[in-house]
Amino acid sequence: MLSPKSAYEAQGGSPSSMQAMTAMTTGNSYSPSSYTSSGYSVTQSMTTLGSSYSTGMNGVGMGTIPPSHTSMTTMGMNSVPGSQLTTMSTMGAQHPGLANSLGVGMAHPGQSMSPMSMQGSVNGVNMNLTREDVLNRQKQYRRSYTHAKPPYSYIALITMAVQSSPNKMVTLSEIYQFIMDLFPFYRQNQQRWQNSIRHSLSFNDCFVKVQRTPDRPGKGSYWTLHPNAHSMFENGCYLRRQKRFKCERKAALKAEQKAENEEVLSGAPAGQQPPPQANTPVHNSPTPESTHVSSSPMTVTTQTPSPTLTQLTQPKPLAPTAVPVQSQHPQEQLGYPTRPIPQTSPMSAAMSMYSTDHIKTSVHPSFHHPFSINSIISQDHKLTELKGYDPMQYSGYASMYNTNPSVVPKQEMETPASTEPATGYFSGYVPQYSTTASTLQS
DNA sequence: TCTTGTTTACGCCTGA
DNA sequence: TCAGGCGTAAACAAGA
Repeated sequence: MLSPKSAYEAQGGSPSSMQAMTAMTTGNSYSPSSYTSSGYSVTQSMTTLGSSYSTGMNGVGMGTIPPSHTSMTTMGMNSVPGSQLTTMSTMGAQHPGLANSLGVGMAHPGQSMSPMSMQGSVNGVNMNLTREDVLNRQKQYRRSYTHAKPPYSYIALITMAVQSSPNKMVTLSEIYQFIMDLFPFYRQNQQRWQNSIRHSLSFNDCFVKVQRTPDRPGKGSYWTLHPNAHSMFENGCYLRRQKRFKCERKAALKAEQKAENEEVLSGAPAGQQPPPQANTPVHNSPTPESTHVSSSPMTVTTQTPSPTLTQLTQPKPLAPTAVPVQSQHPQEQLGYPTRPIPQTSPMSAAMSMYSTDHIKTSVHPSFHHPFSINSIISQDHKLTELKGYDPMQYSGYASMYNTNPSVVPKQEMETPASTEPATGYFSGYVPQYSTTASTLQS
């Protein structure tokens, strides 16, 4: 039986190709033996490198790829014990933001993602498959494309949901829906994981609750990411985090309040110990000023330091300095400046959402973790860079979903963008905000 | 009543 | 071995 975290799946590109893949994970042990593939008979091997990216693979996570073998769009999916495996391509997620932007098999409306659709013309490459080949692969497809647990933590899933939202904030129900759309695994046992989602939202400082506006009535609040929480997933890897995000101020206030409570209970003077200070995780850049979401929904007041816990966690009447920010980016609502980022397409916008390459990359500036969206999408390009392969010839799913040359490795993305309009399957998705996670790191 | 949100507790896993 | 991240369960409160 496979351990829940051991099975891993990758999706092959060219149906007729066999390939070996050396993938890396950070802190996740996907044993080679359980690292399987589906969709087609793709032979793979996987090397778990832990956090040491020192294999001379340029951080791409692609190892030996024999000539004539296609590139691969990788999306890790855990298995559940005794379960079969699945790939993203079967999930039929139609979330306009993330799902499509992932380029991992999200069927564009109207386009089938059956193996048949992978035949014939992938970026103009004629697969020349016989009917028998197609039928065999369809059988294999049906056998192996099932619903396995993704390797992403709930925090990661929530983060994805938030990031995929045009407004960068989502309701709880939207988070549920996003996850279920994207990962069929979560269409089962909803009570279990949804409880965990709620727990994650409340427990983790990286998620900030935003009150609704009167003009947007409904149940529940919106949730967004803490402005300093965008670097939780190092190297853009949405697997297990290296460090948990903690809001220092909030933690300090909690500690303070706890001390006060203890004081009340014990009668001893409190505050004899300094509140937790700023040497908490490196993710947390010092917050210049406190912020809190006003009770006047979608408004934020910025304040000078020393907020109380209540100020951080509870609504407050609109301060004179508060400005309505209803149409602003949530990060701006939280008092953090944002700046527009040149984006050439919705795809690149989505990519940049998931890119955490702005985070210090201890390995190489161009490093993309194989579990990062960038790596998932741009492995074809990486291959081209590394091996001199022709991406048009060895294109994987990533290239199937985007014909825009702006979908390029990060270092290219960060260059001033052209004004070329979005093309391909993503042209219908226009993020409301051009600000991305990377812009929030100041 | 159901959903949303908070909190606590516990166990497993992983890396230091 | 230990600390921390994570998943899960459960109890409870508040609001629609």
